Amino acid sequence: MATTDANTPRERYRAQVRAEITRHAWEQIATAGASALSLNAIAKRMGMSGPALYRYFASRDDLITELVREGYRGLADTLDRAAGDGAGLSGLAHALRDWALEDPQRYFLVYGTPVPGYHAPADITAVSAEIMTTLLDACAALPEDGTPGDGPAAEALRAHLEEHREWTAGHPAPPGTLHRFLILWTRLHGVLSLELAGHFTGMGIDPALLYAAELDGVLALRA
Amino acid sequence: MATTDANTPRERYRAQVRAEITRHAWEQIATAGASALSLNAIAKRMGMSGPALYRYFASRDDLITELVREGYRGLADTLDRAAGDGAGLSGLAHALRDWALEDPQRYFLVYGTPVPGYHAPADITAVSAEIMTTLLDACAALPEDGTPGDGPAAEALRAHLEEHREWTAGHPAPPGTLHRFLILWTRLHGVLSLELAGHFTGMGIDPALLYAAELDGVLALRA
DNA sequence: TGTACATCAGTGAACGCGCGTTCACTGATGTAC
DNA sequence: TGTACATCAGTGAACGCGCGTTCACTGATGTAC
Repeated sequence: MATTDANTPRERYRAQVRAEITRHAWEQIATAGASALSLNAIAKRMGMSGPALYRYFASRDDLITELVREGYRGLADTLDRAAGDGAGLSGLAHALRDWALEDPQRYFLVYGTPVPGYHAPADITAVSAEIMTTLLDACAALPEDGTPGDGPAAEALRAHLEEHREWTAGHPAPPGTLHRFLILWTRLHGVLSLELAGHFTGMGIDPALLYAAELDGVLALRA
Repeated sequence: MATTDANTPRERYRAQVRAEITRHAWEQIATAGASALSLNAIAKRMGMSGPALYRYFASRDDLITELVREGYRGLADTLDRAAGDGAGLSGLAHALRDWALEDPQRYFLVYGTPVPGYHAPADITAVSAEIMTTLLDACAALPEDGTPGDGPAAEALRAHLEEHREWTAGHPAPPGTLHRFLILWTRLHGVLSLELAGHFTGMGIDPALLYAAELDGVLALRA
């Protein structure tokens, strides 16, 4: 009936093989980084010939795009699940950290060094927005709090956010909430990405404590 | 006299060509990312044959390591210069941002996605520590402030820092200063890296304002 | 100042490699009557 | 239930490519007497 009927045995088989390909791709990325990803190497590990993979992905770039999609989708699901558990912002933050530590290269595929000139397709951008929205909603659920931070810079930012409230379609948020969301996101990413890149190991500091302290700081902002 | 006398014409010539090679390498990285760096492509652009570059770099990895070294060294010098200008932490932070925006891929070569299994040679680690020290000293120059942040997480972090004060050899710092340095570093990196990766463009927010607000927040901590 | 020798930058040919990708094909799986 | 046909997964050979890297060499630059 539909052009892609997922219930015919052939389609189920296709989906299985596709999943196995991406599984091997993730393994390869985890051990050698995304730039080392090779279709032939994956095929060899699966006991297939190289060209066979072209039944499942049109090109190497296609496979990488699918991995990026899986990355975003996986994080979005993880956060949605945490939000559903009712653990609040704190639960979301720890789910984020756990997800990142589970596979650092996967995190970097989503939030790491960009490839100049690469533009993610629209459906991936949409999932990215979904992630932001989940975090933003959790911020909105906190007791309303006026403004995080004083001074001219915070003022200017608040004025700016007042004008750009509309970017989350259907989720109008007061500038204070937007601000809180932004500093939550950037601060957690700051600690997390430096931790995953190993920049703390040299100085023997436990990033988990710093992460927790930053999270507490955002939660306690004039609450 | 010395094994490498930089004053003989031949040595000066060598240094020039080496510099020209790295210049072209940076161009290539800026436009296509570090993983696309190719010795042959660089040679072609310089109007030389490929093997000629082996007079100057033992291998491709050697060249990349040199670029990483230049990255760290350049940032260290930039921050030292800013510190010398007496502009304080605020000046350092803006020098950091300007340096990053000047060449995003260069910033990512230093603080971006790590290559699994790669370990920087000791001299690069030393320059990294130099950068941290410059920032730390600027934090120490601020009025002493007790502790940034309350709550159990901040307490735990402070206790942890109390034990790990020694990591900056010769620069003993009270836990409050260390804490301030850490949040300065991670928060600025958080905003900066997401900005450079283009994660703000989709939502039309000006990262410069957020960066300035975060900087102000760190400066104003119980000061 | 001039000649003899050593150093070394750069060339061009060649190596092996693994890559992405195409193509014509075989054989198994599913569909229609 | 059985036969005829269509679909499609996977193979193996082949393509061209650009890569890093080696090697024996030429010719220019510098050094020693």
